[in-house]
Amino acid sequence: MTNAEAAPGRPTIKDIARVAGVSVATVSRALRDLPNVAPETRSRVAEVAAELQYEAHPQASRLASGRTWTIGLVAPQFGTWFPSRALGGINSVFAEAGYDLLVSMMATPQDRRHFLQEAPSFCRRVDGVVLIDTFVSAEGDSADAFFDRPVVAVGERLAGASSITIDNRLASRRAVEHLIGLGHERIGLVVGPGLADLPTPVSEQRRLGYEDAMGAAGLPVDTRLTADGEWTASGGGAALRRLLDAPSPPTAVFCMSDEMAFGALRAAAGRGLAVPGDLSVIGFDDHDLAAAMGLTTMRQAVDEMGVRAAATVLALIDGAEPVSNITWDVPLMVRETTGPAG
Amino acid sequence: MTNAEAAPGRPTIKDIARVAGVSVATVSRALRDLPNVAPETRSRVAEVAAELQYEAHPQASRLASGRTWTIGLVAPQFGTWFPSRALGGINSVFAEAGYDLLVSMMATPQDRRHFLQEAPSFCRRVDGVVLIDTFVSAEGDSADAFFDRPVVAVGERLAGASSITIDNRLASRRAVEHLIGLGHERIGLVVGPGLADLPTPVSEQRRLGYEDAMGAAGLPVDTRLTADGEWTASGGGAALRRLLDAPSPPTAVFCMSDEMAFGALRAAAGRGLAVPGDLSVIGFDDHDLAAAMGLTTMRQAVDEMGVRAAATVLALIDGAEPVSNITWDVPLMVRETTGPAG
DNA sequence: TCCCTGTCTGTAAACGTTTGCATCCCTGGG
DNA sequence: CCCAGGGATGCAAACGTTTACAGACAGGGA
Repeated sequence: MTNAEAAPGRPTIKDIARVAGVSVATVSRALRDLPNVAPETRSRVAEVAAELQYEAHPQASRLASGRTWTIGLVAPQFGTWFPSRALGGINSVFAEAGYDLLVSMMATPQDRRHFLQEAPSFCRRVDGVVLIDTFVSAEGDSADAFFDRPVVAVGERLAGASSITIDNRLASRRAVEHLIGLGHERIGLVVGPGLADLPTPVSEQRRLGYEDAMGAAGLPVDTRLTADGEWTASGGGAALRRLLDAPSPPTAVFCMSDEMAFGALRAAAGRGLAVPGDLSVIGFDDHDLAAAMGLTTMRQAVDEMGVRAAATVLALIDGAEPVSNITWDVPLMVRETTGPAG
Repeated sequence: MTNAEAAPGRPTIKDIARVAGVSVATVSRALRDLPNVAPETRSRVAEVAAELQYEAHPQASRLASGRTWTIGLVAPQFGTWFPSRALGGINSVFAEAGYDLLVSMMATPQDRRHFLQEAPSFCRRVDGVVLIDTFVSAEGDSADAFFDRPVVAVGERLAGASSITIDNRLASRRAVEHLIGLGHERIGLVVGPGLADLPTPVSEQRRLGYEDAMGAAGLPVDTRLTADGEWTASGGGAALRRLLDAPSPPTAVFCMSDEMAFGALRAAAGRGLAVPGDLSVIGFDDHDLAAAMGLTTMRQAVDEMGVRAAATVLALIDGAEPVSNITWDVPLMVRETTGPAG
């Protein structure tokens, strides 16, 4: 009954060893292309393994080697455009490199607390971590406080980790400068609020960029030209309507996200305003639908950033690379929703 | 040197056993709430474990028990709305149940071939699989041919697996009936093509639904009222323009996806048509932006379906449930892009 | 008194790899 | 002819759990 012949389950390394007439150690070395295996031995082992359709038991090999061949991906939520878009790019890189991808979401503040607490345990299941828009840095610590694995953060700078970020302030300034260059002087700002549960400085930075541009052009910053769009399309629409109802409404608006811009576009149409004839609108992100909607926007190349993040964490794991900070370019995509003032 | 006191790494079950003064077997049983552990022993073990911050080594426990506490999630690509939206719902269920989520993408035909080939190997790393819109059934086989784990398929029916699907044909019929009910007779159809690399019957089914409705109302099916929108917003826009250029253009269009409908909406505005005054538009999906855009559409409750799929695969793993097929409801969401003909 | 049953605990054998170390053999240099 | 060195291989000990099995002990019924 203990006869190996009798068990028709998946073959183990022992089966390969027996059939190939070598020891399990040799099989292990041969299959992993380690040195000190005679060429003919190697090929014989490979042959047998192929014939029996052998594949190493993942858990066993992970236990013995300590390598999990898995990367952890953490994001606040995947329903939204940004992280799920990044996921696409990231996944392809890891698949290519033979890594599995373990995803973890921290949608609510509880999730967030829970994850941060469980981070050490999470680390044991992965060889490296990529953080998307998680703002762990806001906890006041360096990456080492939470992770004992290589980490790369997308969207924030985090001590002890590599990062891929954009310069939100500068990009926003460029957006507003585009409007100013078209002759606009009363420029509205549709903001996304700083979220209570997610300590991101993004909103603040983008506002500063707006003020930078206005200030540099000698234009006044009128707080009555700012409205909260709640990071959503419907919120953006409502925000624009409020701005339009003001005593002297803007001739152009900068929306901190494309989604809000979409809402604004619809609200403008609802008010019978021509875009860009009566009102110019510029967004931020280059959302999937932005091109089709003709929306002028600042392109945040999420998929490219994701790919780069994936490659970086791989390099970190191989110990090939020191921690680095990359600032990704945010080009202006001029389309059809911005035009000359007046 | 072999002194356990000297190693400050993470504690193992042996450490707990030593400190608590019991055997490792007892520790293992106590921590997993197995029966036959004396209450005071159990609490002492729990105490020690908490104090030393012990957590079982995942790989070791997986090797020994065979349970991976991981669910595999497969989708054609995560950049798009449907699967990434589903991911949100799915993730929360699994997180709650203590499962990790391993994602795998099959974006290209090669990915697809590769995945199907590697499926047995994939299975060894997970306790269950949820398939989103992967159309494995098109390979002509049952789930057992690829997976030896519980499987639930979202968006397709698959022999040997549970499934959560919608009735594409019926839902499309309802969409068109809504237009007919408003008095429309020339109703355009913006289709998404059947993809060469992804053998989905979705497009076909939705077309049949359109024809069902037209036929039942005694309206002719005019192939000149059908245009290909390529499942994208810009494609949808182009498609609508082609329909509008026809000799006798439609007064309403049914778009097989909201994204195409968004493009159509913009194209209509570009032509100076009022919606729904001059043209009614109905979509399919209830995309995130649909509500904000006021788009009338058929709601495909992706997140709910994802949650249900997750719960189902969990039940399957626990052996509590037989394979089942659920057809999810697709309610009509009447908003502002459809109105009376004329 | 004896046996049986049931609860609690420990011993040790899996689980299927990887890897440090020893061994063997062969080759080339002195 | 001897010895050093290095390549190829095998042995066996990890890796850190789970779990089958056996033993100890207590209590209850005959």
